[in-house]
Amino acid sequence: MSTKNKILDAAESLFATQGFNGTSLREITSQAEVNLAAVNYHFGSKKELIKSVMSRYMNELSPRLESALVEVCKRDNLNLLEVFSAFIEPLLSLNDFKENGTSNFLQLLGRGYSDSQGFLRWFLTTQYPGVINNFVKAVQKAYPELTAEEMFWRLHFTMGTVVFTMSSSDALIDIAKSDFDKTMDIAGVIKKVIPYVAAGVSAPLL
Amino acid sequence: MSTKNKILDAAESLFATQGFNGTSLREITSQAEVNLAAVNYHFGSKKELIKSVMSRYMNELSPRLESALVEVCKRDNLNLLEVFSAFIEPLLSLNDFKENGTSNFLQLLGRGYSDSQGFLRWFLTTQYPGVINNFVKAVQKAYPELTAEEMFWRLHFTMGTVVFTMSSSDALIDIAKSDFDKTMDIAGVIKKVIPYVAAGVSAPLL
DNA sequence: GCACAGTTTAAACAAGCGTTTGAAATAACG
DNA sequence: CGTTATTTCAAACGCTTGTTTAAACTGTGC
Repeated sequence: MSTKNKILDAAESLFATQGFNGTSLREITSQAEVNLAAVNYHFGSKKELIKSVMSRYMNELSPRLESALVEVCKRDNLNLLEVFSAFIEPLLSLNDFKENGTSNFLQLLGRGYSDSQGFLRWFLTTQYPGVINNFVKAVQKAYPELTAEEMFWRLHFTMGTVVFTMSSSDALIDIAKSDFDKTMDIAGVIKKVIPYVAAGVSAPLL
Repeated sequence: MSTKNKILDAAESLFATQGFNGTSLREITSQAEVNLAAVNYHFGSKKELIKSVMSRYMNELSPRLESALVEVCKRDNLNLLEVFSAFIEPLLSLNDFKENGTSNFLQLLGRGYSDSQGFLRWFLTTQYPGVINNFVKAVQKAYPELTAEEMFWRLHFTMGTVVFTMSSSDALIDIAKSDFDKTMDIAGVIKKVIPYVAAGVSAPLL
């Protein structure tokens, strides 16, 4: 395993559980068992390391997500639950790509939107606009009465729901176990949140 | 204006816009025009300062919120849109309590859930359980078929929606202005998010 | 075997952080 | 006024952070 990949793996799991600002380069290089200076040698800076960790997942996920959305868009009588359900399989496929891939990626996404004053938000929306465009197209077909402005708001609410849920999913899974004796994993959380956001976006216009 | 209040005011606005970890005591005392050591003299530590900033709002808000929820609970044929709408007036009343009070408080709440590994979450849920209990009671009356477990998940999704939306509300308001030429304020955002979360929690059980 | 590029290493750097100190300034009170 | 008690202040402390340095090591091609 190359030094570069050792760093990426260690950074990924630490970033997911502690956030970007909450994880120091010394923690990362120590867990990766490489020298501290290796991060700046191979990636240039911490910011570039964060981008690299995210890109590794986005390059894997975004084509699958795009084709799943294109596919669902072909259906007749499309509803929003079907649109949002299109995310499930591509997301869960990240578990084949890497252990805990789905969970790690979604948590990273959550961190990216709360930590570091939103530079990751800019990075993702400018680097991977295809996913967003296809998603908007599908929502439009499933709910044509929704104005562009209302869709803007509701998609951001949805982003918030998912991102917040995933960045605190460990705590939520623990509570579900202790309070309701239900053993949950990240796939279970996704299946719980999909009907919620679908209903939210489907809400009648006032 | 006392030194203590100068610090609280400066800390409040800086925490709201930059987060807790993203704001240093030197920034706070510089904006408050007091000495750096004043924070530790008056509050003991940064952590205690954070608690004080939040308590100032919670002590103002929680009784209003509780009585609004008790009031709405008395209605017949209660639906979830009514339950969530009960939050609007108490939240907006924070603008009388302090300039930008509503916006600041909701953003602080958002920060509290993402920053600082959730110690604020613990603080709020243990210090102000009355609000949560009354809220759960109202939701239960409006949607009796909802199991305790499903309610747990959906209320956390709702928390995520609100918290994320509010911590990024400045950016969202800017986008709404530039993309749709709609001038928004925090009250407008609240009125957009209420139907969304009401529909989400109202989603049919699978 | 030598030279050269690529990589790893220990050490230091400069800057920022929250907190503590002890003396100076101010306020309160008999 | 004089004597406490409270509050302010500049300075420093100890620690952590991301980044840089320059020397040592590794491997590949000539």
